[in-house]
Order: sequence, then structure tokens, then C-alpha cells
Amino acid sequence: MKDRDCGSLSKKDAGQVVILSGWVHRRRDHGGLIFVDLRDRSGLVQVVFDPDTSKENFNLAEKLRSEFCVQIQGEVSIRPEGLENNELKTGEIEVKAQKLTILSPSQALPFALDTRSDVDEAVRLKYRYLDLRRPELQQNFILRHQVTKAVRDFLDKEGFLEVETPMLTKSTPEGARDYLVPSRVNPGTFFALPQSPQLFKQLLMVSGFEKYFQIVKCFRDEDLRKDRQPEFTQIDMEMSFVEEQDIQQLIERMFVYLFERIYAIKIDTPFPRMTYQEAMNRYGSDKPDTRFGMELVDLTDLLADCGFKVFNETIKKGGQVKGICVKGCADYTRKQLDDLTTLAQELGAKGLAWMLIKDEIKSPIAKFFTDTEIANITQRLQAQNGDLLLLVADQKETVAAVLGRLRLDLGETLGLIPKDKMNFLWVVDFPLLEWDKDENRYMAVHHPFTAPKEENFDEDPANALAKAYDLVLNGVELGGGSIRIHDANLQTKLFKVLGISEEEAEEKFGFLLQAFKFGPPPHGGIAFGLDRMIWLLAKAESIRDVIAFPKTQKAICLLTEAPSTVSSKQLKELHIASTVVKS
RNA sequence: GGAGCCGUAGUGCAGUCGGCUUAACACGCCUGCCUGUCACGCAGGAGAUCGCGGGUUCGAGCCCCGUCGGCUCCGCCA
Repeated sequence: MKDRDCGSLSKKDAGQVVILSGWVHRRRDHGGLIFVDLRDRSGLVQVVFDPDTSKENFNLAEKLRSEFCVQIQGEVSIRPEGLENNELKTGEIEVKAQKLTILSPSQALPFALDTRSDVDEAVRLKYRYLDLRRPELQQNFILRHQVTKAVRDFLDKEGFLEVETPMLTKSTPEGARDYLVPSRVNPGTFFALPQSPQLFKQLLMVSGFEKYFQIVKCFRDEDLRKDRQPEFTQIDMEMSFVEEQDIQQLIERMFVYLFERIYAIKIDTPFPRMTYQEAMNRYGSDKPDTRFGMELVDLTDLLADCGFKVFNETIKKGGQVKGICVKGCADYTRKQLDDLTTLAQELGAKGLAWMLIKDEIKSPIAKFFTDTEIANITQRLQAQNGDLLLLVADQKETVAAVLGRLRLDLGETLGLIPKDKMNFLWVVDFPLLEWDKDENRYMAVHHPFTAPKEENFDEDPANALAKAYDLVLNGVELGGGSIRIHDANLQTKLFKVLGISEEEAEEKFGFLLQAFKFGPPPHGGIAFGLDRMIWLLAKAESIRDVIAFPKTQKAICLLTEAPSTVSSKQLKELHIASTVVKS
């Protein structure tokens, strides 16, 4: 039904008769002459309907409206002198319509498929199929296709095997909330949709696949964010006989390959490495955005004996005082400072201390410090006249959370973030464990199969490090992985520290522990959030812009109206009953 | 579970201090005119349960309470 793509036509095609099919992007009816911008996936071309060519055709063209699906046969011709459109790729030519076929008409649209208007996202999602007609959205999916294709090509070249793992699988504790699927055949039992193919890919290593990958949907029933959807896609990999640097180098080669193939640019490797500790100290985040400075500066040693009770008492209790220097913001208003303070309090700080440096120090707390202390603070923060200093005193987790967030917010509002930069960063040496106050036990920071750096990690669990690594791009966690435990004794030791009993371990992961009795190879892997990758590469507003049919923050699909109630017959077959009382 | 912002024709929005409009404007839509436009132009027209429910008031799009939905964030996301 078409022999050419609209966007592919150029001067070279002049004189040719072509058949095009697509949508009426815009129509300009001059009464005696009608112009139509015809759009298909490839782009736009102007079609001219002239009654002198065919009166019948022209009359039919008068019926055309936005988004009619049409086929047009016509002659490509060079536009008359002075009538070219430089805004359009095909602007040097136009198609003189000889025959128009209306393949299907369209109702008036619920919203304009126009970049200029910022349409409410609820309306866009309800009519997602129309939203997806917008070229800028289609571009995201073209990119997404190119990336997955390149990833497959690269991993194939590196000797990886793509293997599918089950979607209906076993619910495992430790981790995100599962999406459950009731079993009809086995009353009272449930499958879980995978949070990741973690255990299966480890089993594939036991099977001797050596290099596995999969581009696969994963499901986590947790609350949504602009970079989080309940179902998302991972590029999941696992390799045998590797150490951390083998995997990191492979991933660096992969990104070099991707950028070369998609953007024809060369990116620098190796990517910088930063320990978790350093990331937290300097940026207050385990996924630092290193595209700009404003780093967190430790002032604890300078202020341990200062006259400000809030500070010295916090320090005595094992806390710290840190600050950031906000360049050129000494003219911040009381309102702006109050807003920053409110944000700090929402994140758990008791307060936010500020100092405006305007020739002299303007600050409600300045009177508590000696001139030497003030001089030391400003010097260490490398503050100059005209700067604003923000200080937080608290336990180190809170200090990091508050200043890390203030840094990001201020970096954004002050325009300090260079948008064209692509700053990859490996964050390494993650802690193995983390104390969970609610559960009153240690939890695995990564997951309970992650190998510790030292075999005697149980002697000082709080400070044990893991063979785990995250790849961060521009402050977004793109992916993470680890070297796994393949030694049964080590695994048992870790379960013990995690407070998982032998019986529980047997019940939950028995199949894995069993498998590890049959010569498991040393192995490790990594997984990337594909949606996040595309989101960053496409510089899209939200992750929803790179997912064809995304869900709202309430995890609802406005297009299909899923989830929905089901018949009592369906529930009965599944041996389940809803506890929700219809009002 | 919690916090914030938003909700007015199909779309984007204005609506001031609660009483001046018959809820304005732009795009879109419909009708007519228009042979070189490209965000075509011109003339006319239709189109609003002001998210929903309750309250305050002589009077509510506007104030209060609740509720629903969208977005952003905290918690959560091994």
C-alpha cells in the first residue's frame, strides 16, 4: 500500500510517481488549492491537491481532516522557487496528488498531537495510542529498539546466551513486595511474578551456561516514582569465573559499543570508581551526580568545642556537622531560606543553619561562634563574599540525606547541572549489611547471595563490605550487581547473620542451596534498568515517556482501566475471596 | 501510610477582595469564503453539571470540610 516513506523523499526523487500511506498531520485548505502534510513513521511531506490535476480528487481532499488515514499516489516535484520550507527535511519537494484514497476517517481528536501544548497526562494516557503518534514519543521507542538491538548484538559477540526464565515463579522474602498469581490447580498456593531472575540466572551458572543474559520484564509491587514503574525491563546478565573488574570492564565495553553505534561518539573508559563511603561523604548519596560540585564538607572537627549547643551536643552524641557552600546566593530571602529549612525538616533534620556572607556574616547563629571558628568554616567551605552556607548537624545518615538532597535541588534550580554531560560512575565497596530497626536484625544491602569481601565478615558485620557495585549515570542508578556466594558454608554463615534459620533458608531457597552442592562455579553478574537507561539517553521527562503503556502513580492503566474486579466465578475457580466490601 | 502542587468548553488557560458580565481568551471543532500555504488567512457559529459531595453565606468557580483523580516527594523499592 506504499512504496516509499514520506520522510525519505528528496530532490533526487523528482519526477517519480510514488504511493504513500500515512496520516493527515495538518491540512491547509486555500479553497482553490489544498495542502496536506502527510505523516508516517519516517516523517512529513507536503502533498498538494490541485483541481487542475483532478477535480474529483480535489473534491475528495476537501473532506480530509486531522489524522485521517490516507493513501496518496502522486508525483514528486521540486517546489517552485522561493516556496521551499527549510524547517522540513523534505522541504525542497512536494508531492502532487494524482489519486487520494481515504483508508479510514478520524473523529476530532481529544487533544492536539502537538508538542506546543502541554496536555494533561491523564488524558494522554487514556488515549495512549494517539499520544504515541507524536513523533517525539516515537523517537524514544526508535532509540529503545536501537539500544536493545545493540545490547543483543554486543552480548552475542561476547559469547552470551539469551535464556528465558519463568514469569510464574516462587515468592521469595527479602526484597520488594511480590505480585502474586493464585494457582487454580493447587488451591491456596500462589506464584509470584519475578522481581528479577536472580536465582534462575545463578542456577544457569550451575548448569554451565557460563555467560547468560536476558532482556526481561520484572515486577515489584512498591510505590511509584517518576523513574519507577511496577513492571519494568532489566538487561540481566550473569557470568561464571569472573571477579568484579571482569564484569565492570565488560559493561564499559558495552557502553562504548552502544554510544559508538547509536551516537557515533567515543566515550572514555574506564569509568571512574568511587567507594560507597566516599560517595556518602562527598555527595550524601550512594548515586552521586558528579556533573557539578557543591560537595558536602565535614566541619565536625572544627566545631566539636564550639559555643553552639545544638552543634557540640550533636557531635558529643556521635553525630557530625557538615555544610555546603551555595555560590552567589547570599541574597536569598527569608522565604527562600525558610523553604530550604522546611525541606530539611521533612527529610528528618531538626533544623537548617544558614549563613549569608555579605561583607560580614549574616546568620542567626553567628553569635555563637568565635571569629576563628567562622574563619575556619568559611575557609574550609571555600566560601567567598556573596555565598550562602548551609549547615546541618545530626547523625551522619540524616546529614547525608538532607545535604545530599539540598545539593541536588539547588544544583537544579541554580542551573549548575550541565545537561549535555554523561557522567558514568562505578560506586563500589558497598556495605554488606544494614541494621533494620523495625525487624531488629541485619538485612542484606544488595541481596542475601552477595559475596562479602572478607570471609570473616561475621566478626564485625556492621562494617563488612560486599563485592557489590552500582553503575551510576548522572545521579541515576542505572544498574547494579555483585559477585555471588558459591560456597555453601559461606552462605550458611551469611544466613545466620541475617537471622534466617536453617529451616527457613531450606524452605525459601532450598533449591538454590541444593544446586550449590553440585560443583557451582564462582560467578557474578549485573542487571540494568533498561527503561531508566532509555529515559536518560532520550532526556525524557519521566520514565513513562519511554514505556509504551505505562501506569499512573496509583499503578493503574488509564487506557485499559486495569486492574479491575473479576467475576465471582473466576475467584471461586482460584479458591480465593476478596475481603473488600462493596459500598 | 504521609506531605505538597494541580483539577474551569475537546485541549491549554484567565477569572482580582465572595456580588460586573450571559464565566473571558487562544487552539481545536462546525458553516461559508479564499490557487502557494507550511502554526495559512478572513467572516460567522456551536460548545461549560467550574472533578464530585457536603458546609458557611442573602449570595460560592472563588472561603471551609470531606472525597476522587493526575503529578512530585518522604516512607517503601534485597
